[in-house]
Amino acid sequence: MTIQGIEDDLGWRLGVLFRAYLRAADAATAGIPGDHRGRQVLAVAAREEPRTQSALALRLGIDKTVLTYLLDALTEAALVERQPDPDDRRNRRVVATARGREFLAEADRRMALAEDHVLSSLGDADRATLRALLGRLAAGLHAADPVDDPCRMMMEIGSYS
Amino acid sequence: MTIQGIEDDLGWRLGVLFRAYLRAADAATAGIPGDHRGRQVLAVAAREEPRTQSALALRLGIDKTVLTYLLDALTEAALVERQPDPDDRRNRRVVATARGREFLAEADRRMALAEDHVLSSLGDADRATLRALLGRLAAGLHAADPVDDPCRMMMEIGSYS
DNA sequence: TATTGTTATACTCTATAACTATA
DNA sequence: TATAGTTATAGAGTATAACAATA
Repeated sequence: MTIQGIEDDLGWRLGVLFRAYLRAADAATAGIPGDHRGRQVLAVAAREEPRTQSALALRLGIDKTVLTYLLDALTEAALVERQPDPDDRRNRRVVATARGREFLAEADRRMALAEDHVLSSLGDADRATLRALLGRLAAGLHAADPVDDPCRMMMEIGSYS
Repeated sequence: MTIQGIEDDLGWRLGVLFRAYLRAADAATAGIPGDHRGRQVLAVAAREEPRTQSALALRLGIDKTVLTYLLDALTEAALVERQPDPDDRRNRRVVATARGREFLAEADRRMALAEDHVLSSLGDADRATLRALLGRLAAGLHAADPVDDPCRMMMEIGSYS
């Protein structure tokens, strides 16, 4: 049996990749309020027009209170607007402004370069494979997310000696 | 052109996966000081016996000051020891105790279950493919990490309008 | 003077709960 | 009463810098 180093650890690999992605993404989105998360909010606002902020937050996997701050900053920069919902005035619909869509297009262009940088170890075919596998995983996990309970998952395993 | 949703975004996929992994990993390592990061420290201590704490921190991609706290907790639980280096008394060699190795074996068993849970959307072949691709990516990124400068990478791209 | 590791401090991020306005 | 969103507060996590010991 081979003595395995930490680089064989799935968590280590994910951590290295995720940190590198965050750094590249934040560099690529510098100038957009909220950096990479601001861009994600902008992208959902522009492409999906969620009916409520809660729906937007759930979609991105962030807290609704965090979203408030991000939206404040994006609104101040005139990249998105909070529009009242005539059907239910408790709701705010988040829509991207024309300026927001321009920023998003530019951000997408820069993000493509950032992703190229992060994935530079892989050829085109492997990149496509990785994206597909990550897509399947994320889709399954995100669907299970709200009900997901790792404590229950681990309940019958027992404790450390 | 298809309107793409946020689930097509690489960052969103990575974020969903990484958050799910962290939750599962922390549940699997509950009882080990520092949770999933404590286990990583323990794993490196047991399998690589790094010569200095700085080397250990660099290997895990965490700050040396954070490592101090993690080692304090792991030491108090008698899972690792800080041994003075006779060759250079500034250094501390971190080694796992027998008890630490027992905890690590148990943690590995539970981590395998946690990973099964996170990867449950994929079959065995796809899991192996994913692990291999992540391994290549992380190896490349970790090697480049110390010198990596995303600001320089983005320098010639320009700014938002 | 440079380096290892520790400590202290401050800053960011996140989570919790309280509050408003609508329903 | 219940929900959408906001605000305020506290907690955890992280980074910065100052410090002690050794080289």
